[in-house]
Amino acid sequence: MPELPEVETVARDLKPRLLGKWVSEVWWSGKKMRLPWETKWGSAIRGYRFVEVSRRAKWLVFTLEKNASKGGLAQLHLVGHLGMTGQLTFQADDYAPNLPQDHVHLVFQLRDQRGAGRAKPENSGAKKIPSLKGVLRYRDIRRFGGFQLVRSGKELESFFREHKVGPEPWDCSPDHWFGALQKTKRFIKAVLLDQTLISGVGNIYADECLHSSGIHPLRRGDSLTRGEAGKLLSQAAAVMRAAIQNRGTTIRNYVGGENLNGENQQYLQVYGRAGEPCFRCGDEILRVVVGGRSSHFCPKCQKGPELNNNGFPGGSN
DNA sequence: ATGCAGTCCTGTAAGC
DNA sequence: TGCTTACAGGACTGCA
Repeated sequence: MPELPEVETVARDLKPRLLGKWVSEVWWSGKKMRLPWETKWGSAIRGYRFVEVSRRAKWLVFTLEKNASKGGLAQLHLVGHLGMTGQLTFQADDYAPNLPQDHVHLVFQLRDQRGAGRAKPENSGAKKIPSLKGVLRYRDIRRFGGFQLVRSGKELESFFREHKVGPEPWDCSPDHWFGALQKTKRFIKAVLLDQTLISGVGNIYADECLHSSGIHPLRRGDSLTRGEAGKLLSQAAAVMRAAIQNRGTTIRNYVGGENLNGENQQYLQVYGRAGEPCFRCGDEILRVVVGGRSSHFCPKCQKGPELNNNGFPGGSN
C-alpha cells in the first residue's frame, strides 16, 4: 500500500519519537510475514538505541547502536517494508504490548535509559527498571510487509542490491531513464511500477504522474520521445514531493507514524476517479487493467495508442 | 532475456 | 440475511 511519500511520512513522524530511545523488549506474534521475522533478532536488538531513522525508496531503515565491550560502538540496522497494509506507529501508552492485538505482529518496547525487562508498574522491587516510554508497533493485516535485521552498512548495501532497488525519481538521470525506456516495449505504466528502473512509485502515483505528464498508461516504453520521458521523470518527482507535503494518501489502511491519516487523497486527479470528470478537461476518467493493476487516466489529456472497444491498443503505436 | 500471470494474505464492498 | 465474487497502496516466482 504505502508508496514512497507514505513511507517518508512514517519515517518523519517516527524520527523524533525514536531517536535516543533504547529497545528493552521485542514481542512477535509468531505469524509468518513476507519478510519473515526471526526470534533471535528480538534478543539481538535489545539494549540498542535508535540513532537514525531513514528511508530508501519504499523501505524504512533504522540504525541502532550500543556501547561495545571494548569501548567501541556496535551498530545494526532494522530494515522494513510496509507491503500493502503495514502500519508502523509510535504508541505512547501501550502498556500491554505483549498481549495479542488485531493484526499486530511486532512490538518494540522503548525506554529512555538502558535496561531490559517487561513493564512492571506495580513492581517496587530492588531492581529499578527504567519506565516504559512508549512502543514502536507494527500492524499488518495482509502480512505482505515485514522487518529484517541487518548487521552492517555493508550488509545493508547488499540487501538493497539483492532487492534491486533502483534510483528514486530525483536521483535518476534523464539520460539513463530515456535509455532504459528505449530498450523496452512494456507499457509505460508497468515500467513505472518496476522498482529496479525507478524506485518509490506505486500504483496511485504512477497514474497521477502519467496524467500530469499527459502520457497514456498503455503507451509502450520505447514510444516515448526524449521530451516525454523527461517530463514524466520530473512529474514523478513533483507528484511525490507534493504527496509528502500532504503526508501521503490514505485510501484504506495507510496511517503515518503518529497513527494519523494522510491528506493527499483530496488532491488526486485520476486515481480512484473512474467515471468522474477530469478536473482539467471535463472528459470522463477511464479505468483499464495494465499488468494486473488498475489504471486510471483521462483519454483526452492523455493521448495514447489507438484503442479498441475494450480500451486496449488495437495496433502498434 | 523479457514480459506476463499467478501467488502470498485478509478485509471490504458490491451483486445476486 | 447470507453466499459469492472482485478488488485493494507490493513484490516475488515461474512459465511461455
